[in-house]
Amino acid sequence: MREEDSNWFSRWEEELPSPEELMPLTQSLITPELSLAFDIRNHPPNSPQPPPQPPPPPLPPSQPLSAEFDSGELGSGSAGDEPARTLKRPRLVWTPQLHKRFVDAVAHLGIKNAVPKTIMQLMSVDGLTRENVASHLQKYRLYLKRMQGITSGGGGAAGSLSAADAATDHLFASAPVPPHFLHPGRAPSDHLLPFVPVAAALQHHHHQQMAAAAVAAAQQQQQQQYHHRQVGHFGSPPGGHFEHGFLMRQTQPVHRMGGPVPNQPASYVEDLESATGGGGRKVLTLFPTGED
DNA sequence: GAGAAAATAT
DNA sequence: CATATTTTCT
Repeated sequence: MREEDSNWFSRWEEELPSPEELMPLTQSLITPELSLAFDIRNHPPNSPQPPPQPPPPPLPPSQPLSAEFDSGELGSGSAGDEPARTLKRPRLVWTPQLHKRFVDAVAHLGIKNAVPKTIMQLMSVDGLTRENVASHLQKYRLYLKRMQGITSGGGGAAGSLSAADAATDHLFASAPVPPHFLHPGRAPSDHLLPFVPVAAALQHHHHQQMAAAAVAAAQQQQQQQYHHRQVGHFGSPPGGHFEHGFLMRQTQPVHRMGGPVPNQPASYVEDLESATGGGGRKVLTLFPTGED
C-alpha cells in the first residue's frame, strides 16, 4: 500500500475481469488462412511495402467491451476551439483492459513483429500513439524478464510465489501473460505455466475509501502544476457545481499511412460498470474514439 | 518524500 | 526501434 493502494483497489473492482477476459491462455489465434486472407496486399504505385517478412496479422478478436460513454460535453461554447492541434495530450492510463489488448496484439504478432509501430496499429486504439506503446512495451519487457527468473529456474516452487506477480506490477499481473514471450525458442503450444499469475491473493485491504476513482481527466486548458487530484469528484462538489467529471476529448489528426493494416473501426471505451453496493463510481478510461 | 507509471530524450 | 533519463502522478 504505498503507491496505489486506494487506487488500484478501486480499479480492481472496476476492471474486474469479465468472464470473457479471463479466457485461458488457450486463446485461439487467428487461423493462418484468415491471416493470409487479410494479407491482401495490392500493389499500389508506390507503396513502401516493408520487407518481405511481415505478415500483417489481422486484428485480434475484439473483445465485447462495452462502449458506453457520455456524449455530453457540448455545452456551450466555452470551448469553441477544439484544440487538438498540437496540444499536449493528457496522459495515457494503461488500464488492464487496454493492457490486455496490448498483450493480445503482441502475442498475436510474435516477438518478431512486436514492435511499437505494429502493435499500435494492430491495437487500433485511437488516441494511442507509438510513443505510448513503446514506453509501455519497454516496461512490459522488463516485467517479462523479471518474471522469467521466477517462473523458470525455481521451477515454480510452491514457496517462492514471490511477490513478483501480485505485489509488483499490478497491471501486468492482471493481464494474462502469454506463455511464450519468455523466450522465442520455445514452443508456444503445449505446456503452459502451472499457474496463471492472476492477481488474487489479496488479504490486506484497508478500506481507505477514497472518493477519487476517476482517472484520465483531460485538461485542455492550462495544465499547471496543481497539486491535488484533478479528477472530478462525483461525491460532493464543493462549489455546488456538478461537473461532468471525467470527460475526455481527444481528437487526433489521423495521418493515414499506406500501411496494409486493415484498420478496424474500433471504438474503444473501456469499462463502465460495477456499481457494487452503494458506491457508484464509474471510471471512464481511454478516450472515446472519434474515428480512425 | 518515495515509488511507479508514463513521457520524453538519447 | 531500443534504452536511458526525466517528468508526473499516487
